[in-house]
Amino acid sequence: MAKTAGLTHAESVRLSLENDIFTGRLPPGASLDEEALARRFSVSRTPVREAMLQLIQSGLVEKKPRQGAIVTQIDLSDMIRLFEVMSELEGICAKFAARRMTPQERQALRKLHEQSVEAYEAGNHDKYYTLSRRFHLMVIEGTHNHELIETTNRLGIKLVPYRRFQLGYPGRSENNLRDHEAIMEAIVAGKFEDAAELFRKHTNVQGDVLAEYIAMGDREAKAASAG
Amino acid sequence: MAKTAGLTHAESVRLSLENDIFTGRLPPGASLDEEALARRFSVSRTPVREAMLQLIQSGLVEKKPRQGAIVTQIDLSDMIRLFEVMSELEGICAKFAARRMTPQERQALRKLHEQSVEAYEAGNHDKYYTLSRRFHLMVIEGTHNHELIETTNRLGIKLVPYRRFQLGYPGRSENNLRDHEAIMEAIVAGKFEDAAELFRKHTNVQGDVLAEYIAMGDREAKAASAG
DNA sequence: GACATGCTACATGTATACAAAAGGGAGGGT
DNA sequence: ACCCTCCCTTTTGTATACATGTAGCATGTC
Repeated sequence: MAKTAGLTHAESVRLSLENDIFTGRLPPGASLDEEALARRFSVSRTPVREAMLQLIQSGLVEKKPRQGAIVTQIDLSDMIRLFEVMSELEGICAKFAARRMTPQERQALRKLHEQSVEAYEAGNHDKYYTLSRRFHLMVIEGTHNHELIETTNRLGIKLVPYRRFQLGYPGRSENNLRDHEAIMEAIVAGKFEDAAELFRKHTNVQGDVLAEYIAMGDREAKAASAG
Repeated sequence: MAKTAGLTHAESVRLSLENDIFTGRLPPGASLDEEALARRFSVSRTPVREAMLQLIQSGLVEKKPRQGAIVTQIDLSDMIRLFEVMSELEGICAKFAARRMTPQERQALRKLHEQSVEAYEAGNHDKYYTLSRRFHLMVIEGTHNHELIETTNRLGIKLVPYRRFQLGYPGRSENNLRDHEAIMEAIVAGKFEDAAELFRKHTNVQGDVLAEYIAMGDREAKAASAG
């Protein structure tokens, strides 16, 4: 909640809201009232409005015609489509990363992977999760293509509010780790075609896991509204 | 220039500016002053500001720290990177389109292509260009994946201000037409792998043409600043 | 003459007040 | 009893006035 390190009010409001959405403090579907937010942050509607506009453009928030805005809800078919694109994009990223990463970057990727193995073996799930995410980011940035990085991340942030539900799926971590290992080796070795295909499939599976979760939620929602 | 068909001022300002940028009336590098724009559209700074924010997020406009904003300039390396991503994305689009287009959509794609052949043979370059662009859009939308469509188009609009320079390159249209023909046949036949590869290469070549143009401009700019 | 310091002017960001459109409810009419 | 209309309320968008910080310039001092 603490902010203002040379940021404008609009920026700090946006960052704060983004954070609330990412952490689930503002869950999908939560409504956002301009005035309420203005009060909460002790600013006027102007910077709140500006922040909301940006959140809307980023896709994290949707504007409902006459009832304020709400945190974007992703249903099953949206989720499937999102991962359809995401897996292709990350595949492409892996391809370029395998071609372009500097030797230092390749080494760093290996190191990062080794750290996640350690975290996994130590049973430190939170740390493992964090490192695993960072692995993806490192590959994305390894493309050395700003447009690709931005495009991929823009999609990625839409998924953040949902990612935490990936945790705790039994057996996921093992498979995840194996995937990363293979991807890392392919990238380090410069086998760009392998890297692309491995990463694409890897992200696809991740998507399936999340889709399963969402499908579960959808069923529950349907049951609730039917009851 | 006149609008307001139920649009807010912010929206019509944004649309107007977008249009000016697309058509080259506001060329890359042109500076945009909030107050001047407010006067031009007879509105206050507030909606102009809102419009600018959106243009900045879309990447069409860049904010220069203390000298207003300018229409984004794309240099050679940016252009290369943009097309690197664009060709991959359009390749993916072709893949999904080849799998998912309805029979009606496939037929429409063939028809569209035939129309561009006609326009080409009639020597109607403007029409040919328009139809050729529409061909791309039809493939993109044929994916039936909103996220992919949006992602691809978001990149695409950054290129719009530059596309008109593709015109008038001798021999481009023939090759272009041949490419489209092959892509169309692959998509209609559902040969998704072929479609993907053909479209990817096609867009890559388009990028090379544009990159050549930009490189030319860069050289001139360098010569001018050196002289 | 050069550097530092303060002033000016502008760009940027913010607050507040105002206007307009849209929905819902209440009251009246059929 | 039901519907229609009008008004009121709430939300959204806009204008305007104000605050703030920075850059460039000028002025003064060393």
